[in-house]
Amino acid sequence: MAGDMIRAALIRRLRISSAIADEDVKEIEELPIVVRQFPAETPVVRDGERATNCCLIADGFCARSKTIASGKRQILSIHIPGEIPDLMSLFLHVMDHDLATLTPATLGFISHETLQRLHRRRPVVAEMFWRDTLIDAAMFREWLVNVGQRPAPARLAHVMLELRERLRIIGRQDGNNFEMPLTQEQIGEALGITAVHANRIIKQLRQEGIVELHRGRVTVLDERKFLELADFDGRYLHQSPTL
Amino acid sequence: MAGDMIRAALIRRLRISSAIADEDVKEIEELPIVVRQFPAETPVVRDGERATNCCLIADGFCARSKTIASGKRQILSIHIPGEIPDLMSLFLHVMDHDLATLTPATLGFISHETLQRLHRRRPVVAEMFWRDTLIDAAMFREWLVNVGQRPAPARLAHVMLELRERLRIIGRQDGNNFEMPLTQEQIGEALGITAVHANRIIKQLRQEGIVELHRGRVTVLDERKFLELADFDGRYLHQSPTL
DNA sequence: CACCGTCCTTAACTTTTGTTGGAACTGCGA
DNA sequence: TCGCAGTTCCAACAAAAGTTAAGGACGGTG
Repeated sequence: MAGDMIRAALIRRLRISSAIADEDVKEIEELPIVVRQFPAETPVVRDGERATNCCLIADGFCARSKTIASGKRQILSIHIPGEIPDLMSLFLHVMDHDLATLTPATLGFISHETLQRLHRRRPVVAEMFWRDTLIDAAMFREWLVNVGQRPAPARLAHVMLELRERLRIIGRQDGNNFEMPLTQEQIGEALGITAVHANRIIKQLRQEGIVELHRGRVTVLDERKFLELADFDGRYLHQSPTL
Repeated sequence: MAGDMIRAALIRRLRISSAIADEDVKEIEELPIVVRQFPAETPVVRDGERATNCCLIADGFCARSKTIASGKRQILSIHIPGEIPDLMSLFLHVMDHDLATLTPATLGFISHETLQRLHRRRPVVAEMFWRDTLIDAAMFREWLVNVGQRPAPARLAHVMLELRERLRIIGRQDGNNFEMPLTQEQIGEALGITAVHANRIIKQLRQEGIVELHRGRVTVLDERKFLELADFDGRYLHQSPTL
């Protein structure tokens, strides 16, 4: 059953960032989940909507974004399998941003009610989810630094490296390349630059032999230069339960 | 006693964003707090440090920031009395950014242990604090949008308007002016621009008769133009317990 | 009161980024 | 197979923002 794979992905991820007891794992395994398929580029929850479920990514990529009055859009985060991008809706019921698929995706929905009950029963699980939302916030902070302070080429490298690191953790990165299924328009929206400028930078990094980006896949050409450019310190991902 | 004023400020703020029972208020009132005075521009907790306390602002302004390898600094948030800027350290023990005072400040420290115990005793209080950290994250999202997508003058207006709104909520805003105790250097760091450019923009807004900024105090000259420029929608502050 | 340091202010110049418009490429369905 | 729509890519020009350097205002202090 699809639900099982989903749960497994979630548990694996939680195990990495938090210590988790077998009893709690069992509770999570028994969570009722409604599975739905979504096409690419499809809204899951919209800014202003009142959410009653949280959404667990079983397969595919999602992104959160916010659109301002002028029509410009900022991508806030990119999400991969095993993550719950809208966990915040558990207590912030009215969405303050959009959540949409980037690629075709399999999503599992867990009702707020179910989660609340689980939290009352198992405070430790609640703390684990709380910690998860705190890591989410830590990533926003890093993105704010990225967009606010780094030159555009470094911004791109940083976002790429973060994504690679997260894919590595869930065992989805092998060799010198990994998935990044964003159009250049979307890359621009993630970096706070225009699509034209995103294109310029991608071209530049390719010409300098640092990274190649082709059809939603990143290939690292020169690991050393790549690391140096990205100025990446993964501490903010808080991937150690002891810390 | 100073601790009482501090607790009162915290409770007032929590009451605004969450529904809170009298019993829980009592618990919070009995929290042991260590009060300390800090001069202006003084670090409270540093990036990389392991925190064992959370810090409640009784009086004064604080800011969180992150410094990258090149030496550039991004201000992540500005904090006012009644807030707990480092609540995240409860579960993310190793700090991934700095917290420092902007002005002379009175801070109250509550140990993680105490908070954990309170949470076990009163899960509802834990949820309230959780919600608080989620609002914190919502503000990072809005800042990311601000820095990534808005032109510099709008960025400044938006940060000003957010601050005014938050000061209003704690009853610290009257008339057409309010405190914003940042140097132009710091304003630049908050907006992702240089100090020189921050100065240009401040001058421009003054010449256009929109806002005046003088010695850490903002005076709104034309409310309509100010609102229009800032493109501010306070929903992300989630200041209604029913939502 | 004079000195000092910090912050504010400005100008001139450079670099980065945005804008506009158009051409080439690609996958997909009629 | 053709054409369509969405990308990618690029060039020329405009605007925004960074850099450097320097003078002026201001508060505190000897």
